[in-house]
Amino acid sequence: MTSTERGGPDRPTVRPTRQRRAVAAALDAFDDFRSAQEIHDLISRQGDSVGLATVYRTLSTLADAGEVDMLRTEEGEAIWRRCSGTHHHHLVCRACGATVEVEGPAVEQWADTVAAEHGFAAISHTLEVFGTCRSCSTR
Amino acid sequence: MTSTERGGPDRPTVRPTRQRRAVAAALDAFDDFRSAQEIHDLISRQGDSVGLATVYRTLSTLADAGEVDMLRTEEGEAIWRRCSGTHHHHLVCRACGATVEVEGPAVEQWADTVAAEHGFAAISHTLEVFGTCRSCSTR
DNA sequence: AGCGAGACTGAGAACCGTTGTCAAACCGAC
DNA sequence: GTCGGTTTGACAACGGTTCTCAGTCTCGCT
Ligand SMILES: [Zn+2]
Ligand SMILES: [Zn+2]
Ligand SMILES: [Zn+2]
Ligand SMILES: [Zn+2]
Repeated sequence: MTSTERGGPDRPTVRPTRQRRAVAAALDAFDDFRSAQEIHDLISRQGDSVGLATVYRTLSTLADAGEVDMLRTEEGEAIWRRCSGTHHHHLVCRACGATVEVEGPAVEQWADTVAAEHGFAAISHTLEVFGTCRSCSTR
Repeated sequence: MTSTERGGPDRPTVRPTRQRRAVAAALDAFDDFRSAQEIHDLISRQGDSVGLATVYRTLSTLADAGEVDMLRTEEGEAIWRRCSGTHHHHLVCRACGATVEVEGPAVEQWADTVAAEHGFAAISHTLEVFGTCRSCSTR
């Protein structure tokens, strides 16, 4: 037995490295969804140096842990954002990217109901709302 | 004036070619969402020969015309399906891909309301529900 | 402090879905 | 049949993402 963990399954340890801190800080600096490339650029501009592959690896890990949300642009590019841990959806400005987390109990129920009506089980869903935010509309 | 169309703006003509018919037929043969590659493969298997680039071009045209829906897999790959012309969403089986078109007036309204509350205009939204269909659940 | 096992990283290649290029083929109107 | 514009296909190019793997770093242990 080489692991120092007792009991439970052999989950690999996750170490707090300079690179992971840099990615976390970049995520905190942004308020909206950003591509891995943009996050990588911000880190570089601040003098730090983190490989792009490491940015991807870190984002994936964080997404798996539920600490960031990942979604896809219309063009298929992955974009990430630090989000709250509870289930929510997004209201995103097409022009400036401003993002608001929103909840929709009615939608959650609708999804469950319509799925059950058709005999579907183990339901999950994706829902994003796009629009033009106030300041972008009046500009 | 070289166009035979009278009046209106000079929209380019769209010709019914063998290739476009083949893509349309392949779409009809499928009941669920498929990638361009899969559609191309089906056409090939049936003896027809249509370039992959042409499949992409045709699918894009059909999508612009609202005759097919395009959405993205979790991995970012584009998949297409011939769908009804009215606004709807999808209930998709994770295991077999079986797809049901569903409507959700309550959801449409929720999206408009929550967007208005936050001052967003020109709203659009994406919503897909994933699950395991009856026959896949009992298998 | 020194060590060892294993986690982590970076540079670049590889991957893969998608789009661009452009000469040849095609279609339809005349 | 002729002519201009449309469409096509083979292939290159592109862009985001993942893989590779040798070198580096962490951390528990002594
Ligand atoms: Zn979120
Ligand atoms: Zn939800
Ligand atoms: Zn549809
Ligand atoms: Zn809708």
